[in-house]
Amino acid sequence: MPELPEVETVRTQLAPVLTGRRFESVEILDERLTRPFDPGQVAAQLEHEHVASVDRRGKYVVVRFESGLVLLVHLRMTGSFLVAPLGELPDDPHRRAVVSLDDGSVVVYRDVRRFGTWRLLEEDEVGAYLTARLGEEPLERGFTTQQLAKRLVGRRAPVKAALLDQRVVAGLGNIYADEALWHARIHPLRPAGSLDGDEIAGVRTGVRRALRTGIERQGATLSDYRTPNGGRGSMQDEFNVYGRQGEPCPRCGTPIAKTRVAGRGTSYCPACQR
DNA sequence: AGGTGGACCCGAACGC
DNA sequence: TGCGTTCGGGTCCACC
Repeated sequence: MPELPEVETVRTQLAPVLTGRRFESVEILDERLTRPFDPGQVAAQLEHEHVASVDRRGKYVVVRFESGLVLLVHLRMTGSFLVAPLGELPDDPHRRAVVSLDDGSVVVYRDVRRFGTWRLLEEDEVGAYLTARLGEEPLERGFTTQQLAKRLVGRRAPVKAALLDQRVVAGLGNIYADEALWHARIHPLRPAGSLDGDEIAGVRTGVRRALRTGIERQGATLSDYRTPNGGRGSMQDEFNVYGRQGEPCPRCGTPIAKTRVAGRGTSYCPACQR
């Protein structure tokens, strides 16, 4: 499941391939990808566009074109980009879009579960679209303890649920939320509004630490996920709690517990995280 | 208004 | 073996 570190890895690998290039032809093979907009129309709008930059905001890949058009790609659960090798593309039932560039290279988008989305916006719509959905970027200066405290105050939902709310902090998913709370030694079921200043500072630090480690490792590779360059991340080898139920906590040796928070599988150390 | 749970998908894992 | 069932996960939306 691509979260911020996985999306950042995609951005890093895609940027040098796309930046400065022109989209020569675009095929969209799944009408869900651009819903409710017509895939043929979106593909036609993308053709001949010059890529100005490839950015990231939260879990969105943001492709900006010279014309001012902006393509927001959300990979959801199983979306992935692949810089295709030269020659014929192999059969792939999960291929959802193909972009051919003016230098002859080809970028393929695939998505097994078809949750991912491509949303094409005008320049002046992007800010509002993203701020309606996303809070602070956790690795930037604006993500302060004070700012996070403001977002959590009065909330009775479990702190884990709050961290998964993209308007509280942008880019965390199930894996990094669990890892961040483990770093902070906070129980995932603690009501978000019950955390004191020190605890919120700890959550902030834990979030940043988990995400930075994830980016360094080029994200986690679960099942057959691949980065655009065909590589795999190694963050899965660094998990402290996620997917490790029954195994010893790396900090205290207590077996990692698993429960359900806000409908999601949640791993934590029952001894360190009170 | 904030919180919760279902829908959307489909492959993998599981149960019989 | 083969089949049916359950699970999971990000976001949106309906409902409480």
